[in-house]
Amino acid sequence: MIKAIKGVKDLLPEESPRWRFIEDTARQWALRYGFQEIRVPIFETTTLFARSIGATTDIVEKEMYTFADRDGSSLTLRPEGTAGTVRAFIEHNRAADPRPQKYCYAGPMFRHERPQAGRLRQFHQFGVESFGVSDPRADVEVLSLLWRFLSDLTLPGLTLEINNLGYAEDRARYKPLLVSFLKGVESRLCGNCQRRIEANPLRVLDCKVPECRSATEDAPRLADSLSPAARDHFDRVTADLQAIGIPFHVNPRLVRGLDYYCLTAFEVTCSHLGAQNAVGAGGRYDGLVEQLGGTPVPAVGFAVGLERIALMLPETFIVPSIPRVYVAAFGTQAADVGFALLDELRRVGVPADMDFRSASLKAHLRQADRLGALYTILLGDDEVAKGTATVRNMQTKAQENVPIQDLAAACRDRLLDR
RNA sequence: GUGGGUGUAGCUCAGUUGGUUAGAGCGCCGGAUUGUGGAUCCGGAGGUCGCGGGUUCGAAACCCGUCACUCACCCCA
Repeated sequence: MIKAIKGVKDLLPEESPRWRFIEDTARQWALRYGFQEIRVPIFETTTLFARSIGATTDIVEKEMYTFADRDGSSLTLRPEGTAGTVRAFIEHNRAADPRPQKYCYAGPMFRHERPQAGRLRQFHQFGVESFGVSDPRADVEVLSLLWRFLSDLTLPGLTLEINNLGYAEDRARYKPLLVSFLKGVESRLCGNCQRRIEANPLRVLDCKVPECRSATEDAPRLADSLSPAARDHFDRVTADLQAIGIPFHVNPRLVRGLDYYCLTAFEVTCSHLGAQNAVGAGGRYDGLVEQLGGTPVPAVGFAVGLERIALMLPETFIVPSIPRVYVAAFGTQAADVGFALLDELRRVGVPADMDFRSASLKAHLRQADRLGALYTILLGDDEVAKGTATVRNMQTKAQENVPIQDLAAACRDRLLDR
């Protein structure tokens, strides 16, 4: 048996209404905020991701699905959505458009990791990117959209954490201070963090190991190295969040894994989600457009993991789309008449179905019941001879004879009445 | 890449210190009702016990290997 490859999942018809609900809700909220959908390719040239995400990040170093095209050029399945969106923004010179460039997207992303709860090799994200506005209200707008959307889904146990990463120069000033401190306490750090001192010192502050926490208790704080402009930006973000009533915690240890973030960084976590508890995250990335060859354009955005949302979503709203009329045609002539009737029903807009395997009326009715049909049209050779069929209401069991030529219109009218 | 757990019917799972023909519930098909669904009763179909070796008179069970799934580390959405 050929099986799906590791870390990918089939979404069976029973679950797809949940997903449609999540995606529709996300898109509605984004449109309400003035974001418009952009669809970009799921594969790009490898250097795009290496240059945007950061060449030394785990994603780029060991998690990308990279392969050679026929001409030998290196392509990569996108591990996240921002890089492709920024590339499209630059390529189509969207910076020249005076209107706000606010985009949203949804689709599959690919990372070669060991799968576990809430983490797959092909997973799905919904995200937004807001280009061109350095005003802190753009950060707050994005945060607000994220928070309102997740709250609308009534996901339990959500927490929003934010931090100020400052500008690249601020971090460049801070890093040596931190590194020299960490070297002083190196023996108290876990093995991972000892390696992080060189590779990604900021990440040490976000380590979950308690010993690392206490060892870094007195570490120099990034906040103390921030420029006045960076502080002012963050102060206005937090003030505006408070003004519109969005709850948040400032977490000075919060560090994002991607290199391009600056100033505002944030993460929404959920308490009932296992080890992978980040539902969504994002931040400001003012340098990225320029870094990828565009003119300097400030930007801010977020992405949420749809699998993780689906894991948390209460199962209350399920609205499966089911056929409303079942055609139970049995007998030699009636089978042909019924098949034509089925087609006519569909043409006039009536959701209709029939199981061609069923031969007896009993078997047809059983299928009608299973499919949740509101009405079943009973059509045997006797009915065909008389030119009428029996319409059975599956809830009340009331039956009525209707001329076959009037059936499609009659069914349409009945369904519209409801 | 590292570690733990689990692989038995379509699904959820039993299966005793190794012992006859591998079971249950749900689901499925049929009958009771020769043209009327759900409920009930009766009957039936459905299994390479993940795969490959080994031990044994005898293996679903024990041993070795392997694969898959899963949870966790790492990292991240």
